[in-house]
Amino acid sequence: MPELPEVETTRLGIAPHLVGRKVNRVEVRNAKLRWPVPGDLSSLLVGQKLKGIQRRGKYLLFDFGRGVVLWHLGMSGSLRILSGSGVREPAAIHDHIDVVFAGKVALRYCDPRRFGALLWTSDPLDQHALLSHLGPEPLTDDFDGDDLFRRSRKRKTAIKTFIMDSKIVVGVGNIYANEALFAAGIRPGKAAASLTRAKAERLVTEIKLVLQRAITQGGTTLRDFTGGDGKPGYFAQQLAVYGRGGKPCRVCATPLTETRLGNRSTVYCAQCQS
DNA sequence: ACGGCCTCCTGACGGC
DNA sequence: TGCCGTCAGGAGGCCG
Repeated sequence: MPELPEVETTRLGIAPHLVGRKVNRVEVRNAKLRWPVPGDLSSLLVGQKLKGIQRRGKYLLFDFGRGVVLWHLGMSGSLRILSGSGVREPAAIHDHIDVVFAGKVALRYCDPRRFGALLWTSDPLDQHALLSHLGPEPLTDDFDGDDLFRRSRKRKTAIKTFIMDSKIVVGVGNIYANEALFAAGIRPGKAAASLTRAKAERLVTEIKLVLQRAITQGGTTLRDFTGGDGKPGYFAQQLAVYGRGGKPCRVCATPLTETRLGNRSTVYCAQCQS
């Protein structure tokens, strides 16, 4: 489900309800996620105060001082707030984890496909195996055209696959890769190494723009994404190419081409992108 | 080091 | 109605 804008929307939606509160109770109904949920999660968290929630790529980082919960939503995961009497709402079939805080507030995790993960670490985050190799955050100055241009030299892989590689830049998933390439006028299948410096600059600009716009709109809701407060995202109606194969290009009306790249659905305009 | 492919899992949908 | 194949917003891991 979530790419960077949806994860960021989730973070912004849940943090005000949770930060500063102590954990009262943890309920893990199904520990079988991508990796097993730590068996001692309850003893690690109960009584601890949540100091803040940060994000690195698509990982949410819950800072409890003595350690950090790394929470990844995978393909179909979502987090939402239960409050007041809602804390007693019965868990649905795919509601695998509740973290119940003081003050009648709970965080509930739903993940039908269970590709998500919840891990605990008390080591420095930049040394964690899942985080240490990650590329720059796309919305910071660490990610710029010069960086993308240099790193794409001699890379034969398709530019779309390249920008979806978390070692190159984090947070760009299939929706926003398609959208950014359309906005930059670049065909998804072009070799990364064939980008000119100017096109690399343009692509970086468009990646930043599309992600920022999507965050402003509360993310993209395709089926059931909500931002932690139950509200859907409104970016889906602004998608130019993703999910629009065969439909007319919004710029030139040419029917959009749909193909597969790296086994991921890929849509582009043969007229506008070269 | 790189590129391509597989895998984990459930659910929705289209075709027969 | 049901069965089967395909596809879905991720990304680590393996193989050549």
